[in-house]
Amino acid sequence: MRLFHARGYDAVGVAELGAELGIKPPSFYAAFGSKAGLFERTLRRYAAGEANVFARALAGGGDVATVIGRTLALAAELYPSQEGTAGCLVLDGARNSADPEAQALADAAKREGRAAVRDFIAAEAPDRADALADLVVVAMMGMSAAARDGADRERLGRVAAMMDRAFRREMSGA
Amino acid sequence: MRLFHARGYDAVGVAELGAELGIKPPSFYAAFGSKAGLFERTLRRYAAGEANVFARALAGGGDVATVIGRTLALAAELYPSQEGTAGCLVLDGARNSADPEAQALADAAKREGRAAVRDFIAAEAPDRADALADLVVVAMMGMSAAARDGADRERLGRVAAMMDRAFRREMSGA
DNA sequence: GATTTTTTATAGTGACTGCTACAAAAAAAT
DNA sequence: ATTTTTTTGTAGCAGTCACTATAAAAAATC
Repeated sequence: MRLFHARGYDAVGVAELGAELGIKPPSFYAAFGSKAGLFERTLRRYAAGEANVFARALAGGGDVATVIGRTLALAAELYPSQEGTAGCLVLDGARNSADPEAQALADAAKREGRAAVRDFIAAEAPDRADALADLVVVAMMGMSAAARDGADRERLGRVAAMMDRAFRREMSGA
Repeated sequence: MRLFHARGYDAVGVAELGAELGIKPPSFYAAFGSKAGLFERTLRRYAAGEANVFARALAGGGDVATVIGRTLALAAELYPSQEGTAGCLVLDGARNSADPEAQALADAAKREGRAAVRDFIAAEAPDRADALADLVVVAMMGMSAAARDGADRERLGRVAAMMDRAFRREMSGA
């Protein structure tokens, strides 16, 4: 997970993954079936853990604006580089990958995440849920990309706060 | 340019680039020196043309908020997929690349673009130029990523309008 | 028209890619 | 303790990567 997250799907080889896991290629394929098979498991583990900032924000309770604001703040905390990994594995792990399978897996995970946000927003703003979800997703993708380009916690936190205010404004009025 | 833009730096081979240009490898290397050499020229040409949405918005005149709003609107028009290319070549062309040279070239182009936006904003809001530039850059990166994931002009346009309102709000007050 | 210079195509460099055949070693079952 | 099954390491599969040595063709010069 650390390797995929740090360098992206294509840039990490099976030999290196095996070396990190302490196994040789045949054991790797016996365990995971393929490189994409490990990536699928990696994405699942990633989305089931603390990296799922929306799920964590949701657990804190509150109305839609509160949860979304918390989601953005958590992303700003999580995304900056830590031990080489930066940004969101789901959003950027298979970006520019030449492997259609890896792209499809990441795409499915992204759709799942966006659907969760959209459905949650729909409870309070059913007719604007799609547009508001797009705002959140674009903000998260932008923050993930910025983190991968070196943005630190301070800068991302400021952006997250501005995005939070933007969301509240769009949510409440206009 | 089209190939790099559509699939990213690493996913395009020199052989394919040569085939598209109608030349064979030796001529390719005589002309560009290396794959990264062509990428550098590609980035320059890209940033010098209509893809530089900030330069185009700037040419239209107006105050900071007007120009930034126009920049975002132009990005929403340009980024959706056209003949396989989507998003911004500078922002996403070398994302997850394993080639340090390609990364450095794209990084330099990104820094240049951000500096132009930052300096322009600084004329009206010198003490908040960095934070506001981050907001714009994150919005652009997010829109580019969303476009690469299939977002169309309508969805990106809505996001651009919301980002524009967010920028005006942050610019003018509080 | 002969010679020199430039450009190009053929072919292949070593190093990598994801993945696997085979056989040796370890574990489990009889 | 012997046999069977599972797991593992060695080695290498065909393919692709960016890149280049060599030699033939084309262009330019004299």
